[in-house]
Amino acid sequence: MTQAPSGSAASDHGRRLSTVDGLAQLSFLIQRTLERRVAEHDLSLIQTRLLGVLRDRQPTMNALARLLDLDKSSVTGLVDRAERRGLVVRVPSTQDRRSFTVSLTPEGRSLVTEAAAGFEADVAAMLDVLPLADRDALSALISQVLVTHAAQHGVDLFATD
Amino acid sequence: MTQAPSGSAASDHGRRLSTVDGLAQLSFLIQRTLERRVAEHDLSLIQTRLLGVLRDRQPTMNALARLLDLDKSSVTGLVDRAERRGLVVRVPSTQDRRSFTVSLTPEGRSLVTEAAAGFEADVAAMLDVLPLADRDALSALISQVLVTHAAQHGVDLFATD
DNA sequence: CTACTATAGTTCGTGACACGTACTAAATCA
DNA sequence: TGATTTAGTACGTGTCACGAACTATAGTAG
Repeated sequence: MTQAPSGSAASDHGRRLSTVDGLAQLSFLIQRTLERRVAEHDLSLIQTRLLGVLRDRQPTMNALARLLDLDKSSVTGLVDRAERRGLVVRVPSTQDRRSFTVSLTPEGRSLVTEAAAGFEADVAAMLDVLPLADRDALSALISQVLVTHAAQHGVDLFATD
Repeated sequence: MTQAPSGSAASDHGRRLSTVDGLAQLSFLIQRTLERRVAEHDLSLIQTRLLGVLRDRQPTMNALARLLDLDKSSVTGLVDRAERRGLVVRVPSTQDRRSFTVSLTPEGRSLVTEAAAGFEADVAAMLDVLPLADRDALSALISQVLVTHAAQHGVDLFATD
């Protein structure tokens, strides 16, 4: 299963992977697809995650660290590099003089929007092999897994702080 | 969609993600799950991929670079560090005096086996929310996507060199 | 067979990235 | 008010990925 990225299973058309193997392989495939797509815009995966998070919120550095599950000092570096590229700005917080909120610049926003569109097209192409009904079924199953996992882990889905 | 890791959608039970969003979120969740699990064994994702590839083959360094889609010099570093930890060994090739094959040590093999078992349990737990029939359906759909993608990209699934 | 070209793997330099520690200024608590 | 906690940064360190340069080896062409 952790050999998944190298294509070690599914040797026959119609041959079925174990569910865990399949999920692992699919996740590596999706990640790789995303990685390649965003690399065209000189973005790494973590930078992409940063820009993605900032699409609909302006968190403090501290909140960013929590959202991205990174150490504070790592976020400093990440935001520094994005700021250097003109993709984000730090705005002094109105609530705490020690604190900054982080926002996308128009350039950052258009960059992530463009990359996202490309990635969506990539994945949609991958799913073209499935009939519409199967795509819907896949979507429903995945949503169920994700929703349950989020609920079990107390994820606050709309935190903006 | 690239904000997926932060849990930006699926605000209601029963609410459905778009397929692309769901896939992206699921892939990040699986990756994160794997990353955490292997970190318990002081392994990074890329080291895990290396050990995973070596479970059933002994490639040359060059072949490793191709399998892992990395630059030659990156593979040198990766194998150096794994060798330093006693997880792999370089064996002079019998076919080319410039070349080495790379093999797992018993320690490396047991480490990756243990990590894999943990990860499988993690994912299986995640899928417990689905009835058995739905798990089978998910597995079938994923397999179809993967098999088709592999076929379209000329993946040689069992290369050993 | 010889000269030329290509290649395996390594070294080196560089930048990105993640962590932990230490620090200062600001905020909070007792 | 003094003590404690916290936001964010600087710094050191290790991992990781890339590209350029290099040497010894292999392959090719004449």
